[in-house]
Amino acid sequence: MATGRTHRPATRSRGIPEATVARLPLYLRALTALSERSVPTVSSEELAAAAGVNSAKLRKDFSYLGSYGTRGVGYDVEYLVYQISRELGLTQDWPVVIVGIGNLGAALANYGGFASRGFRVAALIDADPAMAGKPVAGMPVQHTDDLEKIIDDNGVSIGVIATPAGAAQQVCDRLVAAGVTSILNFAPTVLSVPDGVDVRKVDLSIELQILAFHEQRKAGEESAEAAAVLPPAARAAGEDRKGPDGDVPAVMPA
Amino acid sequence: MATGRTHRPATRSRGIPEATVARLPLYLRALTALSERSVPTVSSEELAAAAGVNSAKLRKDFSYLGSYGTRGVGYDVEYLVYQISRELGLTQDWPVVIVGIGNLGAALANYGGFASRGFRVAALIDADPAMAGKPVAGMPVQHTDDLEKIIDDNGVSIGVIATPAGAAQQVCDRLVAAGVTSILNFAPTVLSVPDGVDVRKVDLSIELQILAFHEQRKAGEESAEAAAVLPPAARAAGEDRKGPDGDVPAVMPA
DNA sequence: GAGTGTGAATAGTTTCACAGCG
DNA sequence: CGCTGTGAAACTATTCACACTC
Repeated sequence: MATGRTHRPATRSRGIPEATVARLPLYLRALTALSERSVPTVSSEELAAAAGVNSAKLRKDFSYLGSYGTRGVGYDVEYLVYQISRELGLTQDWPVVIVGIGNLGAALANYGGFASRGFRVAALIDADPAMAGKPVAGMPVQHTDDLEKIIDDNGVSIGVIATPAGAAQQVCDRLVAAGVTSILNFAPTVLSVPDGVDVRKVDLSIELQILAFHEQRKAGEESAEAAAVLPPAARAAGEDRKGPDGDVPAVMPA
Repeated sequence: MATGRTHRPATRSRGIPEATVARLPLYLRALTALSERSVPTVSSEELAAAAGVNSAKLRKDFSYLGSYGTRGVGYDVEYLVYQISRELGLTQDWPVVIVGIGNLGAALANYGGFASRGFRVAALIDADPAMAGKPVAGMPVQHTDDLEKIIDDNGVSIGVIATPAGAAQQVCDRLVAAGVTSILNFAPTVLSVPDGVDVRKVDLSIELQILAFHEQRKAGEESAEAAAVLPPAARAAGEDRKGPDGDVPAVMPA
């Protein structure tokens, strides 16, 4: 993913590792919860547990941001919330457009977590003329024709694509041409974008397939005990895995 | 405190690296598209382009599955579709339950990609008695009370959680107790599960925050040119980063 | 004493580049 | 030849373990 090439002077890169960036939101959420309970400080151990990582990783992650803790004590919750928010760019307002107001798009529009931290749904856009003007999540759906104007008027740099797969690339191209440089793609397609534009994807069926892979392994590996516990539907593909290549059951058409 | 072990390091994944597993669904999708166009063979270069990765990575990935290509020619599309499907466990049927039929849960239930490959929505479950019996995506919603029975009757081993954050852990615990060993979590919470249970999460606001991080960097790094192109809303946080620790602007809302 | 911050060790992933097969 | 398959190199990420500070 992240197609964008970010040139870095190589010497003294003040770069935060991507893996760390991906965990900052997790820490932030845990910290916010602590903050709401008025907890003043946390240790790396406690916070790590709340965020579902181990403490060494968390400390290493924080070390990239700076020395924000106190030895022997831990981290000041409010201070860390601020520092991470700032690092993530959440101290500013990010107007976002959602394109494709079907079931999923509407669900996203209604999702509260959106507005929670720095993000604001600036517009809902759909290609269906029948949708135009209809209110979704208290906001009128606008027609795709006005996409460019909407992006421009609202200073949008982040777009969410929730269209059918077939329309995604086209919508993506228009968003990018209109100035959007970050895209969150819910459509099951690979988007191609020019350098400098970031794309992240969320794909239900990919996630399920990854789970299925591991699920299959579980069923296969612990034959005895697992078989007893395993639900009936799992009883099916009972064959040697990883067979030495050679012949294949004639399952393929063609 | 359910300090339970979160996640399993995907330990002995039978040799195939986790990063590779995560890409197999991508290859499979690209291959399926080729298959539908009756393309008989592809080179690693072409397939890689279609899947949005580079060809060296793709070849390396496939090498973990076996030698399924032909030198000088490429890969047989149908054969690869079959091999990857089998590796992912998609040659069998995976009944899935969705718990939490709000906006998102309903959208997921309606999502076609579900049934496409090996997955079948076996039941929709919600805690709201008013929802019980109502049809969503042509299927009656069932009440949480019957969760265990539903899991058992249908031999479900994969559960999707689309409840509010507050209910997620509780639902998770019940799913696991009932025999579910893979969970796809859409609720913005860290779930803790016993060893042997896989959890994958999909989190809109985390993805947006990651995008915001990079977006902020873009705005900051190329000051001159970018500033001209950048939309107005991006004009905001302009301060020194990485200040030597000391004082903090009183920005936090308590 | 408690707990951070971080070099060093380890593990995992991507990329290179080319030998070798069809 | 063309293109796969793969060791080796390069890079990225995680974990260890302990010096250091409060």
